[in-house]
Amino acid sequence: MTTYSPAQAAEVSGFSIDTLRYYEREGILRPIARTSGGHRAYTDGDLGWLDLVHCLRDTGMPIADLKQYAELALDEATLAARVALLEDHDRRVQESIAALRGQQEKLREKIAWYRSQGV
Amino acid sequence: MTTYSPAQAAEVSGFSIDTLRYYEREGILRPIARTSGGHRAYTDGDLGWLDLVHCLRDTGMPIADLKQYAELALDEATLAARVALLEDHDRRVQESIAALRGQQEKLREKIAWYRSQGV
DNA sequence: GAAAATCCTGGAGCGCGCTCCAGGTCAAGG
DNA sequence: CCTTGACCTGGAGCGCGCTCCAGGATTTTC
Repeated sequence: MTTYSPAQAAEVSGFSIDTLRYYEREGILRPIARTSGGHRAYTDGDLGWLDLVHCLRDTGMPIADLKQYAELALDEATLAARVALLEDHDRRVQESIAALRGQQEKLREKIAWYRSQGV
Repeated sequence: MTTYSPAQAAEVSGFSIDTLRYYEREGILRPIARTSGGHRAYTDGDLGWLDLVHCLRDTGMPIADLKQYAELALDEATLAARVALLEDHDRRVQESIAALRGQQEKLREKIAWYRSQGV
């Protein structure tokens, strides 16, 4: 089984080593396996999970929510509930995109107005 | 000339009274006119500016940038430069919308994958 | 003209999400 | 071996953007 050093995990996941440790402390990552000497050894499974975490963070999910989601993921039987949460999140993302576009539209109107004032 | 009390300005602008004071301290608002007793009296012009500020904040412009923009706006002769900055910002907004959509797409793929695993 | 509501200032505090540090342990190359 | 670099832990610190507070002045309402 392939494993990854902290530096490699950081490289692949796009999170800093400090952030990876922080996420583990916070319970967003389950405890990472260790070498005999106590160094972390990330698995492909960990990296897959981190990929989802990245996606959720980038779409604005707060750390606290991510933590709850991660706790839910400890129990295999909660798959349906987790999917439902992801779908809720997807709806919020959809809304925030819409809001952003609305504000962008407003911004463009303002720019157009300034332009009409003779730029 | 109509003026507005801090509470009214907050109501209309959608910022809290504390935030309005904070923006003024930071130089994002030019010094607001005062009544004889020292209370602030916001003008329609102030509210118009606040509307643009709201738009810029909602589209992710940092306070520091807003401050620079506001300083530029003190000089009437910089209209063209300001419009250029707004257009730069518009491009960044466009990019962030695209990024958000990309991540949303990825999220949806993950949801679809979970679904295929039997939910 | 008194009571209640609103506002003033300066500065401290806070929630979020990391990021950095000290002081030490572990691992890989020569 | 021994050096060099990566990693460990616990905890402090930070940047952002507000938000709240104390102690006091002003305005509004009745």
